[in-house]
Amino acid sequence: MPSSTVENYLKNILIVSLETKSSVVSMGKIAQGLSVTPGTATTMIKNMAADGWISYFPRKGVRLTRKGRKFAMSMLRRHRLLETFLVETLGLDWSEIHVEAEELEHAISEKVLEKLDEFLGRPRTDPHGHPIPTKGGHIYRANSKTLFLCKAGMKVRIDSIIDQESDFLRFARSKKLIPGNEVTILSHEKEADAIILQIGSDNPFSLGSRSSEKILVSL
Amino acid sequence: MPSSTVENYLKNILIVSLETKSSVVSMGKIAQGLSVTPGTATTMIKNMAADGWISYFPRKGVRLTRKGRKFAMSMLRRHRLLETFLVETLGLDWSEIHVEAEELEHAISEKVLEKLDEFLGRPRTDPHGHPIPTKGGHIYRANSKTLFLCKAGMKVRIDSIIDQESDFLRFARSKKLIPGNEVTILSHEKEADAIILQIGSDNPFSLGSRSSEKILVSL
DNA sequence: ATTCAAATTTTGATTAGTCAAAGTATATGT
DNA sequence: ACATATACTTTGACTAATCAAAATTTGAAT
Ligand SMILES: [Mn+2]
Ligand SMILES: [Mn+2]
Ligand SMILES: [Mn+2]
Ligand SMILES: [Mn+2]
Repeated sequence: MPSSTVENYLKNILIVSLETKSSVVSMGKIAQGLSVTPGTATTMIKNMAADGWISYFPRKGVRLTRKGRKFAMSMLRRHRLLETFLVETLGLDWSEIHVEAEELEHAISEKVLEKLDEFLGRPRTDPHGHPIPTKGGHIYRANSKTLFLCKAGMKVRIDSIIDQESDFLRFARSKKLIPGNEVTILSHEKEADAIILQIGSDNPFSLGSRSSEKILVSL
Repeated sequence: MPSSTVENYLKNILIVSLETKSSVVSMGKIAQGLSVTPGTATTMIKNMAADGWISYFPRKGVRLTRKGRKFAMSMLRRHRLLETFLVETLGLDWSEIHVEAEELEHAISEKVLEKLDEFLGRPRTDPHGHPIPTKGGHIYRANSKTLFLCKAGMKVRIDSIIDQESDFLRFARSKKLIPGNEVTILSHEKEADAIILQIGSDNPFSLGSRSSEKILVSL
């Protein structure tokens, strides 16, 4: 069994490769994602390659092996089921659950996880709108686009929030930028680096590119 | 914040000092309880003393400081609330929860624990009958005696099961040796090293000293 | 008082994970 | 083709936790 450090590396590599839609993940992304120095990442990666979790292509990056991908999927499943539990059952706010799940994911066994999944009624997405991998390691891939790509006049549905920062999540909630809600794009001037949007009959408001790239939508 | 290793040492020292009713715990007990070599225990203990968790009396033993006792109580609280959750909410068997809680106790935050306590309705004992310390660090101390000390003819109520071994817990359940149940001692011959007892109108059965010392009763 | 066994401590070594800083490779621009 | 900035790797050092084996202390028994 991998240490919780290895578990974090695996999950992070999987998330980056899902986000970027490329199976090879660079050392820089890994070091950044895990908040370690590049040298630390290189060392860890070499050990993980020796243990068969990943293929290591020096100076190119890293790819999950089948075994690595399977395990990483199970970590993602744990993380997202735990987040769902923390919100649905215990009533925590969606801005505080990420850090909690980041620890609990290493301590919960498959046995307990299965009971939890059953208790929660086999949810398919977590509170941020992210798909929860199945026990078999499958993940549903929505073809969402970032909100920043939407043109004026479009009406779209929010799929998920990428950013896990508490501050951004609290802001998003206050503006009703929540998975499931419908958004109308009132204007989008490329040069202004901002879009103006409206939810229901609420007051319209604007979002810069940085923020609007953190929100995935479809339709 | 202490590492999870230190958390385990603190909790173990507290449990032993509650069980033996003596505030000083020997090195041997610590090493044994944590399944490490005596040398390892000595090294850890010296570091923990330097950090103010315990007072270390070389070749005598160790006593929790106020800070150490407070923290150890919070660990015991976490452990027992988690065990309760695993049985009450998720429906695991009482023979499998100890190992699970042993990991989860290090990953759950005070914030989540408080929500969990509320969700469970502030239980006062865990599934093995052990008292759950309050948030303030108080613990209810039953004046239970071990079942082996009971004389023939006595009728007592089971308070708790000390042993956390799966095999023993499954056996105990199968014999209805469960906290709350009433037991009648049919005979107790000291020399035979066994007592014969009966629960309700079930078939009587016998228990040796080893087993009957694992069960605490009162009344 | 002497001896001995048990408990405890000390010593030297190992592993996982980390950083800082120095060294190396590579893509890009001229 | 050359220079250089950027990304990456290597090296040397450190900490926490552990073990095996040797050394020490202590309480009891003779
Ligand atoms: Mn994590
Ligand atoms: Mn999430
Ligand atoms: Mn533990
Ligand atoms: Mn218990």
